[in-house]
Amino acid sequence: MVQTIQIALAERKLMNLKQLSELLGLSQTTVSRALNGYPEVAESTRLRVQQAARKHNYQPNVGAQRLARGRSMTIGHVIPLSTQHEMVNPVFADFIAGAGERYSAAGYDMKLTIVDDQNEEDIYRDMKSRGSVDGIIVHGPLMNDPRIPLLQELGLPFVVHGRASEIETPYSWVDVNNASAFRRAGEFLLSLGHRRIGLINGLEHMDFAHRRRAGFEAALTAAGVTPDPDYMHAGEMNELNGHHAMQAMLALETPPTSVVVASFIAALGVRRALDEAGLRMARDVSVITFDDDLSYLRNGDSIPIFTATRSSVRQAGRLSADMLISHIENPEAGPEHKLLEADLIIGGSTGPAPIE
Amino acid sequence: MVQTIQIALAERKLMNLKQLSELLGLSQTTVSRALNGYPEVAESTRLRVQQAARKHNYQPNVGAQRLARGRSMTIGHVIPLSTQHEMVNPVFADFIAGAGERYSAAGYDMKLTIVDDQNEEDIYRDMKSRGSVDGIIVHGPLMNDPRIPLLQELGLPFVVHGRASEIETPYSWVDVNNASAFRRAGEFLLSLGHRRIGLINGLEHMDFAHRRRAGFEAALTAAGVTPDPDYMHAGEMNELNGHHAMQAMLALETPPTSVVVASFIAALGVRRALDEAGLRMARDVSVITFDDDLSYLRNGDSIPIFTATRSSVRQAGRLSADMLISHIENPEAGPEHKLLEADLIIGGSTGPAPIE
DNA sequence: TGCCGCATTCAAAGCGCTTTGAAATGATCT
DNA sequence: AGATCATTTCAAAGCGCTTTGAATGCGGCA
Repeated sequence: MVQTIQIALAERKLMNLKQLSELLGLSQTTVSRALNGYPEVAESTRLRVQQAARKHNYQPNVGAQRLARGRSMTIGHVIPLSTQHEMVNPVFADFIAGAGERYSAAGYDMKLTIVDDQNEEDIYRDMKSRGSVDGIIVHGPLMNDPRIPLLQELGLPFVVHGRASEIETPYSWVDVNNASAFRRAGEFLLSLGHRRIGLINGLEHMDFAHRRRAGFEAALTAAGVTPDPDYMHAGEMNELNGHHAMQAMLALETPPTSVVVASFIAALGVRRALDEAGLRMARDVSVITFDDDLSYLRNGDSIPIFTATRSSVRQAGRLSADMLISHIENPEAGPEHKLLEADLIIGGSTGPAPIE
Repeated sequence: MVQTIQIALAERKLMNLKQLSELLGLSQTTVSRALNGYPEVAESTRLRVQQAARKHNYQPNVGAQRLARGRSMTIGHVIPLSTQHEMVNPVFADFIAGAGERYSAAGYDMKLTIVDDQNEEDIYRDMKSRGSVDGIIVHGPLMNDPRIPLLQELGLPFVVHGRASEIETPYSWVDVNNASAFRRAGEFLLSLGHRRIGLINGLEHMDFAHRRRAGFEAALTAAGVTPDPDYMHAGEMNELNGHHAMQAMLALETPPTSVVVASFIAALGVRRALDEAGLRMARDVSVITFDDDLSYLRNGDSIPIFTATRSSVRQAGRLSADMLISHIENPEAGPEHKLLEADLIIGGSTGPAPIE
C-alpha cells in the first residue's frame, strides 16, 4: 500500500521543461513550441511531445510563463469594501460566476482584491506597474467614476459593468438598460391604472440607480403624473431598507398603490412591510422589482412571485469577460459596448389599481 | 495641459530593479535586500533605497518574483459550479470578503476558480504542479470529501471551511459548531412548549447540514420527542425551497407548531408560506433560523426579525485566511482547528407553543 | 554534381527578480 | 604592523519559460 502510494507520487513528480525535453531528446524550444501550437513543429513531433507531457504530468510553471511572456494571464476584480456600502453583494457573486466560466475557458485566472480603504487608486497603479493583471473589470460605477479616467491614463485594459453617465470619453462597458427597464415598469403600472407609484431605489450616486430613477420619472411625467418626493426612497438594497422604505410610505396620509423596487432582496422587505400592515400584494399594493436572476434567489419557478424586470447578471458577467479578453488580445481595437434589455415578466405581485 | 499629463506619465514610467539599482549606484542584490528587509543592509542605505523606490514608483514584477522565490503569494479558492448545487452563493461572497481582508494585509493574492464540471481534481493537481497557488481554501465540504485526501496527498497547504465527518486523518479547519447550534435551537423551542418541531435543512450530504440535523435530533430525543420524518426537509437553501418545505408541512394533518431553518434566505420563504396561509410567525408558528450574519441580509437592526443562531461567515473567512497563511509560512506545524460557537439570539419569530 | 529553398530543430539570450558565495571595507585585537 | 572579524556590498548564477537567429537535413532543380 505504502509502496503504491509512493509510486503514484513518483509518477506525479513535478517536471519542468528542461527535464521533459531531455527525456524526449529534443530542445526546450521545440517542446515549448509543440505545446503552444506553433506551426513550425512537425506534426509527428508535436504528437509525441503532447503525449509525453500528458504522461509525465508536465505543467508549465506559472511564474516562469508570466515572466517570459510579459503577460500575467490574470484578470483583476477590485471590490471596494467601504464599511458604508457593501459592494460584496449577491449580485457580485453571480457576476463573477459568469465571468469565471469564460476566464477558465480562455485560460485566464481571476484575481480578487478586497480593498478596504480609499486606496483603490493605488491598487490599480500597483497592478499596472507590477504587471499582476492583464485587464480589469470595474464594478459598481458611480455617475462620475474616477476609476475610468485613471485606468485610461494607466493604459490598463478594462471593461465596466455598468456605465458612468458623466464621463464623455469612450470606454468599454456592458450594461443593462436600466432606464428603459424602469420606464417600462412605470408604464406597466400606469397601464393598470396606478397613479400613486413609489420608487425604492438603490443609492443614487451609483450610476445604475440614477438611470433607473430617470427612466421611472420619464414614464410618470409622460403620463402626466408628477413624481412625488414622498414616494421616492434611495438606499442600500437590502431587506431592511426595503422594509423601512415601504413602511414609511404606508405611514403617509395617502400611500402609494404601487411601488417599483430596485432589487429582489429589497422587494422581500417590501413584502414583509405589506404583510405586517395586513395588506396583500397585487390586490392592495402592486410591486415590481428588478430581478438580477440570481441563482439562489429565484423569483419563483413557473409563476414568478414578483412581476419583475429581469436581466441575468451572470450573463452580464460572461459578456464582460468575453469583451475584456478580446480587448486584451486585441489591444488596437477601440472600445465596445453591450446594452442588454431587461425582460418584463409578469408575476403575482401586480394588479389593477384599487378603486378609491 | 497635455504637457503636464506627459510629465506625469513619464514619472510613472515603469522601472525595474536593474534601472533602480543603476540609478542608485548600487547592486541589484543590495537594492533587493534593502527592499525586502534583510538585516545585512546598512540602515542608511535602506532608507535611501526605499525613498528612491517610492519616488520612482518602483514595484517588483510579480512574475519575476514568483519565479525567483518559487512561491506564488496566491491563495486559491475553487468553486465547483455544478448546475445542481449552487455553491456560488451569498455565504461564499461574505466569506471571501473576510478572507480577502487578511490576504491583502499579508500580501497575498486571492485567485478564484470557477470549475464547471467534475474536473475539480485536475484543477488541484494543476495548481500544485504549476505552482499557481501556495495554499487553498476548501469550501462546502461533504461528509466524506475526496478533496481532503487529495490535497493531503498533493502536499498543498489547505484549510477547510467546515469539516468532513467521515475523515479521520487530521487536517486544518474552521467551522461553526453546527450541531450545538441546532441542538440549542431545538432545546429553545422545546422550552417554549413546542413538541411538533420541523426542520428545513440544507442538502444533507453537505457536512454542515448533516451535523445540524444530528444536533436537532439530539435535542428532540433527549426531551423524549421522536423526530418525525414528515417534519424534515432537506434541499438547497433558497427562498423557493424554504417556501415549498413549509407549504408541504402546513398541508399535513397535524402541521408542526415550530420549525428550525438552515438559512436566512430559506426562512424568508418560510415566512412567505406562513403569510400565504394566513398564519403569523411566533403566534401560530415559531421559526428559528441559522443566520450567517451576511452584510446585505441583516436580520433586523435592533430587534431581530427571526430568532436565530448567528455566526458571522465573514469572521470565519478571516480566521480561515489567517490559519492558512500561518500554515503556508510555517509548513512544519501540524493541523489546527477552530470551532466557533453560534450565538442564540432571540427575535420576533418565536413564542410559546399554541394551546391545542 | 552543386546550389537553393523549405521544413525542422537547436543553442543561447533574455524576462526581472532572489540568493549564493566571494570580495571589499573598516574596526578590533595581539 | 599584521591578523582577525563583523559589516556591508557585489558579481554572477539561477528560477523555468519564450523567442530570436542560426543551423541542419533534405528534396528539387539546373
